[in-house]
Amino acid sequence: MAELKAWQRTVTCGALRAENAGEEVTVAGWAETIRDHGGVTFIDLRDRTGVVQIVVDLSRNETSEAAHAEAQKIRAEYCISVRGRVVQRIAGAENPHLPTGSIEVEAREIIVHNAARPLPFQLNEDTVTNNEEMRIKYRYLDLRRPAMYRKMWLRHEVVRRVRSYFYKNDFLEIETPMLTKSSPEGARDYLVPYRLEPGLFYALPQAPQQYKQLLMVSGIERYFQIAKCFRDESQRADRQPEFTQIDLEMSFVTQDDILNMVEGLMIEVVDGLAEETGKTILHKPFPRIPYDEAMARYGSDKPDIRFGLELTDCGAILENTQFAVFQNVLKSGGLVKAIRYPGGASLPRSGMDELVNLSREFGAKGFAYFLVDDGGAVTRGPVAKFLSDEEKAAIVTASEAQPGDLVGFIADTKEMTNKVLDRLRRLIGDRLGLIDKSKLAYCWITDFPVFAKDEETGGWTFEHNPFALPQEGHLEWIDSDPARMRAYCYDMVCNGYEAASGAVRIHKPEVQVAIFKKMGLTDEQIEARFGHMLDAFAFGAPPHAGMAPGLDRMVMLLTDDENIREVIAFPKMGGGYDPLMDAPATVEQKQLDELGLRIIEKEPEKKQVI
RNA sequence: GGAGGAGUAGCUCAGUCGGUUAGAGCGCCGCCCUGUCACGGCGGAGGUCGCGGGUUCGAGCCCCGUCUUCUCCGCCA
Repeated sequence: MAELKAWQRTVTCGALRAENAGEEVTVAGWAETIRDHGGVTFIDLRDRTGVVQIVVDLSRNETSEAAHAEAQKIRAEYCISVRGRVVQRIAGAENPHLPTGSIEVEAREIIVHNAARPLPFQLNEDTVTNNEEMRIKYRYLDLRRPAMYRKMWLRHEVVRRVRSYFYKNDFLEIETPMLTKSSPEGARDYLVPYRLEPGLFYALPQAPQQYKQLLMVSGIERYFQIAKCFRDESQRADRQPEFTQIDLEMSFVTQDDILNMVEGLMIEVVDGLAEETGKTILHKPFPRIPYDEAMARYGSDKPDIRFGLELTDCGAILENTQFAVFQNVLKSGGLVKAIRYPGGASLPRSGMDELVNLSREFGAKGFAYFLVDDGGAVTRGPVAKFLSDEEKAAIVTASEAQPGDLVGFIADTKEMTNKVLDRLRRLIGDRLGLIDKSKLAYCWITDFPVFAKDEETGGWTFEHNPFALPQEGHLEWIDSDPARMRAYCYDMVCNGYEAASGAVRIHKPEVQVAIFKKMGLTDEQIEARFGHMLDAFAFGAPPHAGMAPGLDRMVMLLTDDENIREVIAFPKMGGGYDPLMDAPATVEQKQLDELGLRIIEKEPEKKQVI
């Protein structure tokens, strides 16, 4: 340990400047590059604060023979310490690209703490072009890149500011269990077998939802937690099997109180880091858009409002249209909606065909369109001849289409029309460069429906979550018109991502039971799954509401990444595989025996005989 | 579960119409080099073209199957 102490660094690499010239220092870090000129050797030494140039020069400096010999051995990513003097670089040898570029450290002594094998990939290469499995398998190396360190630092800084905000606002930070109970709704659970009674299982929490509501019953009043959540569902670029939520809940508050509290949080954190991230918030206060309006204007409940290109519902205009395709869709309760493609009239034929093909790929039956001529009239495009002049003029006006624009139509079921136009809208916005990447366009989507039709069973399921409080008076419609019911339920959306989700909760047992029953649960099922919640509500549960912004996506937006794995220290790959730890993995037979588990081998897939 | 892209040297990639010994850059190894900072120069090693089968005189390239991976759809209270 004496040696370790003797070689302890006195200063960080990135901190050295011209005014440090003459100082005796010890620096420590990793050799980033080595440039050996025979007589003189330069080593770029990197620690987390930056890079400083080490000069090993036997003839001119105080470099010891031993140090010179040691320097010959050093290769990329060796971990070393260097003792020496900070000196001004000789004239003309300064490096203006380096903050420490005006000085260098003349090495008197060097110690190699640890050699490094040749690396599986080079750290100075662009991270995104590297094989991701390799990056994750050797994540400890990948994280040595300054760009990755910066992401970890930024994430830390977000968390620090989140905590500071909630402490300031009198929230209590409380942890909730990781070993809990499976709830059959929602996502697939990760299960943990219970040793003492084989056949019983814990589940890892999909969210601390029930616990935080119980904390409100406990009178905590203001709770938050940086909470790990687990969902065994298919992966996406913005999803991981385990992820982190900024979970909060408050008692005796209204929906507005929660929205304002979270909006304040986002503004404080994002604005506070604006200098670091280059990201600014586009709209303050965040626009509040009711769900129905969001679906009408954008075809999505998570619209990217960094750009316009809002959709136009042509139902009223085409009420008496002679065009059979549109007529039939409207008669059968579907939607005909239009989107303008600015300048789209000058697309090559192949570009227009592509829109048709994409629409089909997205699930629509087709993509009809017409082109707006220079004079504003509509004479070209496949549907131009099927629509009357009045209809075309009204659509041009309603969609605010300009001469030279293409106006496209999707006519399908309500769901399909919106889904396809949402994707086309984002595609066109991206292609035309309408998106300002430096902006974070937050908005609130409010007034979600309570129920959604379950396509599989034909029954009713919850649109958002089963604990959301129906709005005042809406419970009356639970039998007559459940689709009409709206909840005090809200999402925070940013740049087309769902950034947070929450609701005013039901705190009366009888209301909760009514909702569960509408979802088709029997008394027995309700008791078994949610008996503890209903019990708790029966002991003076306060009105309460909450929300849960996703931390990973938030950081991802701040670092300008399109992949959540970039901002997670040790992420998993698709399928939940972790190549670093090689998890999941088999366990000892003894462990299985203890748990009373027997593995049933997967049946081999039926091979096709040629 | 489905669709599409990718898989060639340690890494990033090229490889034409199916044709001789599969290439480049970086990295690695050796030698040289006193002011570089993507140092430079000379030389060298390094390949189960993901895997299995097929077509063919001949397959990195064509066909079938399969695995891995990325993106998307389904899924994600």
